[in-house]
Amino acid sequence: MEDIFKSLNPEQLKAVTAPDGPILVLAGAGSGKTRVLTTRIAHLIKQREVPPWQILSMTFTNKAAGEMRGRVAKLTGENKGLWVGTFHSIFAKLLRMEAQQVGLYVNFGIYDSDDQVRLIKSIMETLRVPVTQYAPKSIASVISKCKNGLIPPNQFMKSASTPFEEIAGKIYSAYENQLRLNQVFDFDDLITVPIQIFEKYPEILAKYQERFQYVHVDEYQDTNIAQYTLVRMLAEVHQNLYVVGDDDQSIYGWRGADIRNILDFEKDFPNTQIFRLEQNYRSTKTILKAASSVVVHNSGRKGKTLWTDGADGEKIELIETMDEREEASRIVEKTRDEVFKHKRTFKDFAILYRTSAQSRAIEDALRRGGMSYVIVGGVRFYERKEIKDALAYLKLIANPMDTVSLKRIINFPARGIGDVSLTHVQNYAAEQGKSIFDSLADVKQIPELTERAGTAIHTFNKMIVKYQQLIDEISPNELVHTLMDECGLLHNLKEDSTSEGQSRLENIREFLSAIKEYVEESDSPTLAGFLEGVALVSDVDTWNDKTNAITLMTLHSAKGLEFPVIFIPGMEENLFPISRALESPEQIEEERRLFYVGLTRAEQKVYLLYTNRRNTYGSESYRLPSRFIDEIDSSVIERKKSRSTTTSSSLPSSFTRPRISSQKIYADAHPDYEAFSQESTLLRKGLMVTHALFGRGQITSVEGSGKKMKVTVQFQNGSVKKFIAQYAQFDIG
DNA sequence: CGGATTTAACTTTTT
DNA sequence: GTTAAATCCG
Repeated sequence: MEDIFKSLNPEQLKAVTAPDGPILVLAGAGSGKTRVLTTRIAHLIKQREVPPWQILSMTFTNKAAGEMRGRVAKLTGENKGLWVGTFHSIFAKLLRMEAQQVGLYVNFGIYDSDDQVRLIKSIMETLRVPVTQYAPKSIASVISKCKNGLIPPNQFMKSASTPFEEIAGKIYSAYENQLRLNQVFDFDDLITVPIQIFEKYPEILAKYQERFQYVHVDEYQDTNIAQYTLVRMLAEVHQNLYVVGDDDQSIYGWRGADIRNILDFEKDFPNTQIFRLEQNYRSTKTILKAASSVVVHNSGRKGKTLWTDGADGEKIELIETMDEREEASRIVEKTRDEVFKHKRTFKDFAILYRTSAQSRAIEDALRRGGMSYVIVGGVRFYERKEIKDALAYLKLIANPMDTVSLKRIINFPARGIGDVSLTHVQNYAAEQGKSIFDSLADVKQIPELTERAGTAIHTFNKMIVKYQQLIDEISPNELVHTLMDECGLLHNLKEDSTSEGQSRLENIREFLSAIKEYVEESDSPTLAGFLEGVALVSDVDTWNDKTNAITLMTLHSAKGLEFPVIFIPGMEENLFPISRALESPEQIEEERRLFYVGLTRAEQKVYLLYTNRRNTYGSESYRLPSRFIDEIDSSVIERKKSRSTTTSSSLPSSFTRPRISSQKIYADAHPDYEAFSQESTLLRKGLMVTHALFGRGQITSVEGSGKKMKVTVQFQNGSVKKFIAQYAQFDIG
């Protein structure tokens, strides 16, 4: 166990040891925010002798929660009963504990955004609203905004002023009914339903108010009205609410986060003690100056000035390029420079972009350069089609009322139950007031069904019922393995010999091992437990900083992380700030805060890149540099002219020039071998080369020539690798 | 009904 | 340039 106050600065110490009551810690980027929060909790347990089970601490990501749990445990040792988790997981747990008492279904399922949209679509069908008229997605976002703002369907319908809002209100109302009938909650429900329960059953609220005498919230600037309400309810009696946040890092307004929660904290909680953490331990003076010169353009800030004892550091480098391919290869080139000049390794770098679509060009360049990278985000594992299919089987077995899952898989893989047959069953279900699943058992009562469809439905029903009975008999692991086999999903993918099919099969296998892992690690593994875990994980949660690879992710997922070197490509108007944010000054300010978050991820060096021309799905567009670039204090930014700046090594400049390497790739599409074949002759047996990933080595053999030329290299670390000369990138020497 | 082929829609960010 | 939905054909 460590001395819990070890190396805290005076402000941090004051914040940690503050007396009871509402406390707001305004903590700038890199100022030791998580440290203060974890030390505070340890202080309560060790020095104020608060029992751990009276302490609740909420974060927004599982990763942050895990980190906090680990750090507190390190400081306190045993701390049984301490509740640390994401808002969603904590209240999902609470709902499971209280569901029965308030007449809700205990084994409720959780709908993610994809399930949500499917449900909305099917509601639109029954309401005869064409999906071409209003996008189900935009309806979903309206509904989510309502829920986050605690506006129930009837209230929303009353205030509806446009045809769109009227329809959305009707759908919202039907959507809520359907969720209850399906015995599921969506993400927003995990926050709003506990509020409803607390309002309706004061004795339940009182129980938790008594239990959680100390409530903590991390990243408080990201809370929405619903989360705020819930936190306020819990902390109302004891007033021991400890929140940590940074208004300059509020980047989730689009998800309902209300920046007023942090700006008005003092008003909402009288006698609030405020602490400001302004000493930054992460970045250079230069980076902090750049970040603060950007964010001062925002109005309505709490106002804070970050400072550091650290070095001035290098200037921010601004790089202009021709197109996104050059942009990507400049990143590769700069990475290589950094590796050589500053002895960095791949895990020191992160490339942060505004939209996931930007990753493609960069990935291509990194692969070409032989640099290992990991992507965080994009299509999340549990959102892949094949995984969602597999999950739908499990969800249906765990909860037969889940019609969205039922519809998803009743005919996948194809088993002869088409739209027509399903509609007959649905009509029957509606007439009888039964659920769709229960109606499956009544095929004989539905005369419209053909014999073939009837048999198929019967078989399907029997299979699901069988597994429902097996739930408590065999382990989830065993159940899923047999099920995947029997339902035909595995078979279906094994037949598919395309590379896409193979990768889907791989994903299913990974999914199976995830279940196995869950069963092995959990004390009391259940199917419902597994499904809940799956619904509430994000990608950043699984990112690990031990792998030696360059990290690629969106600026949003980067919050809370830090890297020695940061690249931010796509510094262009309409991309960053993104075009849709141009509508209102508030949204521009949020984009600016996002830029601030990006800059402050860096410890030592920031590269900003923009391009004059960019391909966005198909067509080309010409671009202007982002307004944010001009907002950076000119004393800390260095504009590098395109090209001519390459000074990476003493070898013929053509060899590392990215332009050449993109031409090489072009060579595939538009044969023009001259350029590279000349270069490739530079590679010969006995030559010493350096590869960004494998280090120094000697070429031991050269086979073929031109496009097909291959070289074998014996590296000093002992490994021997063979490269296609065209794609490999070496420095000579 | 199922599978194959064509078409359209898409890109903001996520628990 | 990808993926889901719509359409067509056997």
